[in-house]
Amino acid sequence: MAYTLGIPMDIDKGLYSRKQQILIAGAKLFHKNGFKGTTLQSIAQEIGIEGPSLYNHIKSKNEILSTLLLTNAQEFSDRMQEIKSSSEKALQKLERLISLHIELTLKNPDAMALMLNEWVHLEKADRTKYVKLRDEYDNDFQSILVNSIDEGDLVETEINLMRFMILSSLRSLYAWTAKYHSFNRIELEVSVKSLILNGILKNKNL
Amino acid sequence: MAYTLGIPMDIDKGLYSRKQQILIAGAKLFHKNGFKGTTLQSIAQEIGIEGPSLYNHIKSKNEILSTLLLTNAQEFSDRMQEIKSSSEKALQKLERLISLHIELTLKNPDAMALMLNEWVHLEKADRTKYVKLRDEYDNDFQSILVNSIDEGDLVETEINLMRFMILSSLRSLYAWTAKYHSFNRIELEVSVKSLILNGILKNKNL
DNA sequence: ATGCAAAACTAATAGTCATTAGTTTTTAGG
DNA sequence: CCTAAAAACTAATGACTATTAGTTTTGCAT
Repeated sequence: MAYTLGIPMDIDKGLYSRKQQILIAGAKLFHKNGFKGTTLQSIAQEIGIEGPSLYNHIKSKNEILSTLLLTNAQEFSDRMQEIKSSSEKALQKLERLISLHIELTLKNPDAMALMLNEWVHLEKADRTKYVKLRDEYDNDFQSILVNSIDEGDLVETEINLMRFMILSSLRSLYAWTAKYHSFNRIELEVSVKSLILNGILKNKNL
Repeated sequence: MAYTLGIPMDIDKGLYSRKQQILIAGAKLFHKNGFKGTTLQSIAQEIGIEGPSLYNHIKSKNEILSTLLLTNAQEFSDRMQEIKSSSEKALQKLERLISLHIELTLKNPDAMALMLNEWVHLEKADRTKYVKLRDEYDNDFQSILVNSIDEGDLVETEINLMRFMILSSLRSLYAWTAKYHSFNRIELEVSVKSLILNGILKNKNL
């Protein structure tokens, strides 16, 4: 069974389930207008039904946001575990993490946009869960950077700043892909890795 | 006369004017809860008055956001003009731009956060103005990168991606400074410039 | 002191939604 | 076909909140 956004897709008909349509429309509109700036009526309209009809498929407006954010945060977390536990050099793990961000960004740009800001509108329990997943991810990311420094591959800069700048770039990529969809994934990976690893200077002063 | 957020400060008393207090509180709460997630009552409470009393100082809730965003966008624009018209090498201009972002981020982290997302809640005329300032800034930024490539100082990557990744990092710095305020401006400038210019690899393959 | 303008307060108003209730239509299996 | 469940619709409800109206308080200039 194929999954997207944590919801099964009805393969036989090649169609998205109603619930999935709601999640896709919700992600699009939350991204465009913000969670609080989006009405259920507008989400319903996007998929051709009336506002209250949504309640045949969802429990609340908040559930839409929560599903989008937690599903994706969980996927980042799961993939991080997989990468962490591999036996590669830390530098290779870092490259795989960059690829991961690009992969998920291309698959789901709207949800990536939400992950930056709209989590503040989650209800307490969900927000706690989300922030925990994110903090753990960031910690794991940083550990990999530290290992790579110890292995002699990365420069010794203030480690929090290094992590912060890398993740900021990667987490903003959704805005890039929205404008320049001509790029294919491989090209993008090569360019992004080079910019992060080598910087932009042509002649390094060694 | 000293200005902050475009509003004069009453130097004699060493106090912020009521309007300035409102802007500062608004920036803080818009950052924390989003524009739509912030009530006028909560802004008023932050400075110790009742919600409707705000209207002795402002025209509308939207005016608060608009002032914050346009004042800061204008400052970026003005400072860009100054840097553009200097006679330095493009690479030096780029370094000055990095310093500019750091300076304004440290001065006004909440407003920087708003500039990323909350502009979608501006009313049409203001939104148009804001987006124009921002697009012009981005274009100018990119021109400087192009010049620097032409001058042989920067690598030839996809130029839009290069600009995009640099600006993403710089525009997210507000989140860094909120957590690690121990860093002083100079240290931060040195580290950020090095990460952008040289990347994170220790041994470059030339 | 005193009076006026600025600034604050309390009490309405009015619009906007999320959500619920109650009903009708659609759909799929027998 | 027929029927029961799923899914849609229309019409409330009830909270919330920006903004306005009208009144009182504050603080400064004379």
